[in-house]
Amino acid sequence: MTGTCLETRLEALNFLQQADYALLEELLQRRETAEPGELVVLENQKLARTRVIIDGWAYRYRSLSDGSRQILNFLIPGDIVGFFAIMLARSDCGVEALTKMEFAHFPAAGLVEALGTSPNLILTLSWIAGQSERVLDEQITRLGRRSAKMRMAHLFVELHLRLRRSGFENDDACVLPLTQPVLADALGMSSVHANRSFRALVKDRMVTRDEGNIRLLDVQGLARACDFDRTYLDHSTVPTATRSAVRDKLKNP
Amino acid sequence: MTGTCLETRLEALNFLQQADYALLEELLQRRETAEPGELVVLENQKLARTRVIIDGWAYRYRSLSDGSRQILNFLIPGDIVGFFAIMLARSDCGVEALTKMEFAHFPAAGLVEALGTSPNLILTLSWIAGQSERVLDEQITRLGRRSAKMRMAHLFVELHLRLRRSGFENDDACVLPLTQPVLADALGMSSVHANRSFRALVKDRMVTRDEGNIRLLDVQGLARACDFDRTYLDHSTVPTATRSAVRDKLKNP
DNA sequence: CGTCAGTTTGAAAGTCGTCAAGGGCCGTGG
DNA sequence: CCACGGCCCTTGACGACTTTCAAACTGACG
Repeated sequence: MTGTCLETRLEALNFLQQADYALLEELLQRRETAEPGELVVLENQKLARTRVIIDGWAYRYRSLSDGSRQILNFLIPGDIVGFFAIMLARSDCGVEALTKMEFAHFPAAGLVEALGTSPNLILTLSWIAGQSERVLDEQITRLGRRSAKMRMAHLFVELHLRLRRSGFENDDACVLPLTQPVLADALGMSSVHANRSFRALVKDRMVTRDEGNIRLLDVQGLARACDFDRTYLDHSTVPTATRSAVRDKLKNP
Repeated sequence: MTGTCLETRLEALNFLQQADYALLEELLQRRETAEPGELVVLENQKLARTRVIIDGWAYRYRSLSDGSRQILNFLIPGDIVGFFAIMLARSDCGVEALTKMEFAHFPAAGLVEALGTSPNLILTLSWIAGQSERVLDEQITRLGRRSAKMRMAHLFVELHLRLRRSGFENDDACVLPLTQPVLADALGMSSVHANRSFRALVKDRMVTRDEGNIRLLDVQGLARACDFDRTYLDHSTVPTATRSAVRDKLKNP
């Protein structure tokens, strides 16, 4: 029962064997926690390791020289941070905890080891990494081609669906621990304008504030309002070509 | 002498052995070409394979339901497209050739095979994949936190440095086969505004038009104008932890 | 009870998109 | 050879969207 959310995602793929899960569990043994606002990874930090979010929210961000910053993406339970970090000498973006959180971490050696032991596991983790690249693609599209209000609605729907993908039930997947300044930094707008956009969504009865969180009241409506196309989040099967290549490989190692 | 640009990048890492390069060469044997404007990968295409750009430019893009589109990033010689594609059932972004181009491609089986044969190679290719994720991060930052003129200057500098990283000499790295509508779709602005921003840079004697291409006249000046921080493009060493993990692994397989 | 971070709103200013129109270049077809 | 269409480049005017500045309100916390 380690990293339940990550397992939830992996099980949806229906690709791993029992042994792979055992290996994964071993990789995820070393745990750490962080408090809200804590910097989990510093910008320009030397140390390179991979982390898996067990519980809580964080975000990756990059600071600019003028003092502003851009939030690149949000990290929720089941997400992997810095899967490639083992090959990069230093991180050039920071990770900050948004809530109290728990995460697992393992050093480069663990991954290199796993590379030989379980190609399956590596393939699957890179599947997860591929999913998060899609999320980056969509963040680019949001910032480049949508109005402020639609950007916000779109982000809300994405987070809701990602939470459900990680195993959160409908209602839990409607509570987002985000403040308006954080939304502003993620959506590329001023915090004043984030407020105006948010107010507009409140007026439409799509969302509401709830004890310092944002609660989604009408996900369907939000999705309609921003013309949400969820295909970029739906990747729950492995192409048969890959599946058979792996099967052949396992037979004749 | 296959995929020279990719090799140029890999050699900078100083990590691969002779055998790895041989395996890479084998992977890159199957070649294909494309004409300007040709769709190399269709959106929602089923087929999943990995491609390596040998020569020419392309871009990844996503279409929106309102008919507009967002260019996610540009692909230049030495770049890898869809490294994770083998684990995703379908592509949800398209790839269009910008110039005449040549690329290598290999199916899932090739990668799965290589996974067992040369962990080194896989690590290194994922290093490349990590580099392109940084480029996505920076695209997000450009779109979210920079003005139109600075976005354009910043993209120009990035492309220049990436070209040099792929082995292009100073002068060749200053010619970009981009039209203003393409720039507009990449930088999240209207093509009218792309023109105005471009004109402003021309007036500053930073760039000029040259036979349908854009020529950079003063890369230093562009970098200064947009406060370019190149650390996100500089990752030419492997952390010692990873290096020693791999060495140990090779000793005791 | 004061501080601090987040929220909210108005007004003024700036950036950027849309609409409209004209110019140049090039390949196709008459 | 020339006319035509298509694509890109260019510019002005107007309006929409967004930022900035300023000010006030709220709730959590020490």
